[in-house]
Amino acid sequence: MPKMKDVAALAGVSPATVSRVLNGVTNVDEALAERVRDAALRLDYRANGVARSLRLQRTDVWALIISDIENPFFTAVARGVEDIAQREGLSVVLCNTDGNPEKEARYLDVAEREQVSGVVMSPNRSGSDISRLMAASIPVVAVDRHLDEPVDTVVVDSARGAQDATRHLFEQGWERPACVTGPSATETAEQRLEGYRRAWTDAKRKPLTSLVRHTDYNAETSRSAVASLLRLAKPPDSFFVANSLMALGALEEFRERGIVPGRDVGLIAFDDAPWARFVDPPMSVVAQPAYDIGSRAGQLLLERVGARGGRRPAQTVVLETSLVIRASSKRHA
Amino acid sequence: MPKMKDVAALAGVSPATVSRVLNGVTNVDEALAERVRDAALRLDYRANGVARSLRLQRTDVWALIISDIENPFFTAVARGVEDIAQREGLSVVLCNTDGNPEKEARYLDVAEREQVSGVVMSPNRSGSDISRLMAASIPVVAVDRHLDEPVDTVVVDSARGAQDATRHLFEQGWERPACVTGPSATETAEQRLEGYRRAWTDAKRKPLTSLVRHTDYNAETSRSAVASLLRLAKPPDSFFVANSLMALGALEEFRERGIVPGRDVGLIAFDDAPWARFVDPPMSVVAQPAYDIGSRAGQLLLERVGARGGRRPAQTVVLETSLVIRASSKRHA
DNA sequence: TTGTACGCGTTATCAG
DNA sequence: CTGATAACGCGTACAA
Repeated sequence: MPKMKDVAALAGVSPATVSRVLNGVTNVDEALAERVRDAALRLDYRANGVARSLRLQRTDVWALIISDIENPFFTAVARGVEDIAQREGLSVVLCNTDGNPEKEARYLDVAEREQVSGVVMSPNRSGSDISRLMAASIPVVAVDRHLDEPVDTVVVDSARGAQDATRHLFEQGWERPACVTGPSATETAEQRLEGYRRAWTDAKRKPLTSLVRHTDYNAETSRSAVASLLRLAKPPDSFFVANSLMALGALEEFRERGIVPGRDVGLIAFDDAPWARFVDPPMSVVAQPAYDIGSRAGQLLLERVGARGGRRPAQTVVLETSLVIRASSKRHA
Repeated sequence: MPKMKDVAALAGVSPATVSRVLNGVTNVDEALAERVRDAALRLDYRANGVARSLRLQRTDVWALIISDIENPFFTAVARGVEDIAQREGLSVVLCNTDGNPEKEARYLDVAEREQVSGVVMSPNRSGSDISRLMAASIPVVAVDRHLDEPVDTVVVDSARGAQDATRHLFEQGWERPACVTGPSATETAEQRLEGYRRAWTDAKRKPLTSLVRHTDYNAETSRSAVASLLRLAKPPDSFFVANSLMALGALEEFRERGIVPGRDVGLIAFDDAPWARFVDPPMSVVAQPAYDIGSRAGQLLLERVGARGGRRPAQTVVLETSLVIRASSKRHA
């Protein structure tokens, strides 16, 4: 691999001049510059990013640490972050924690050691420790959930979305909507439950705790919860489910019992997964602006990297969800 | 941020000794070693990965360049690669090209500049150029499709999978299976078409070109293709679709026309997407061992990084698909 | 066994 | 405007 020295030799100039030409910072005599560019081209020279980073004490890389690469919500967030980064000529590397706190810690460690210039992360349930990142003054933006530390954060108004969804079920004429939400420890799960409860109150009814289940954010546990709800003496007639993977579990249980959403029961779930409109009947959802969450996070991170935004107090951006009514929540006569 | 010098000062030793202790390479007096570890702990010292990489001329990072982060097939591949890497203490960074050759070129560039120690990639349709990586002697493993250069490759026997799927349709009693496959330029699309054709020949019938469509690997274009097939004077009675996203398009078109898979038409698709068994009726698929593809690729890469495997000729690993019969392909009386 | 000194490849400072 | 030189933080050959 050719280095700057080689280019300099071929062009008959000093390495310093090569650096100046290639980075286009200072004015260099056009004749020399041309010679340098030509030499670089002929040698097919590429700057060594590692050496550059060491010298500059910074990297053109962001780390994006997400908890589940198989959740379409997070992949959409990733796209949003990526697009902002690309626009600035930055690379973003994706780290998948699988919701595993150890993996998360590992990647946080890597982010520090590799001196990334910024981190966007969706925190795990347990209190993620970003103190080292902060000590290294590497800016962090949280998405989906809050961190304990005061950092920029982008979330959606989950409670509001849940409330809208549940109200919609009531408006359709369903009378006993159940709520299958995430683990009690998670912020989003609690907010979605809270919104569900508010809708009951709005409907002048007292929320029934027997119709609420906490499960993991996956299909299997959700399915069990739905089954247990259906076994109730007075079962629910409709379901608000807190996530698209959980919705898959519900659908499976329904099918097995010959229950048809939009006819026998009502169903609405968080997240507009790609397949939501393709299942039969099409599933009503509370859509999160996942891409926007990512791009807003990217913008906030951008403001922090320069020396300028450093002193601005941390801010939280709250985006709105939107109700997408399809057939699964309708009540047919 | 504390550096090695600081740790050395606190422990009352030289930086060299700190390096030796922390990397556990040479024998160091246990008393000193203890002092060093203690000092490192108290300062919460982390080695600067950038400086380390510059000195060592290598990185503990792999780049995984995939063409579509929203395709469950590739996320599963990613998990496979990750697990192998983790086991070796390596980090893997994910780069999403969106099937965009420019993005791919960018990331290939980044991989070189940042001196990653290995690359796993799913090549784009157009000939991806990894010559620079090879010049820099950074090993590359291709997955899903071949590269022009002779590098280790992990693929599945697509033709065989397609043949199995189509034969299954015939065995169910369907007589005019259509084939909706990917862009003509792509290796996988051609192979799946080839397998489909072989099944016709096996059935002692001449494949009908009128029942074949090439579309992009997404839902929209696939839907149009299915629609056009259904408008035929003699339309197909069943469908073999080359990818899960395309299957979504087919499902949408069917629903709009009131056509029920597994009753009115037969349907089987490549890739066992997470939602495939949850749609109604559950969808029959040709499952690719995506996770295994990733982990095999990781293993091959591992063999290349040491000086040892360098001279072994490139090898191609071909994994088998498996037929998962659910309801969508059945023919009810 | 431990310390000193150099070099990895680049960019910024400072003379010229 | 250009060139020599130092420094980024670490690992290792060499000397002690």
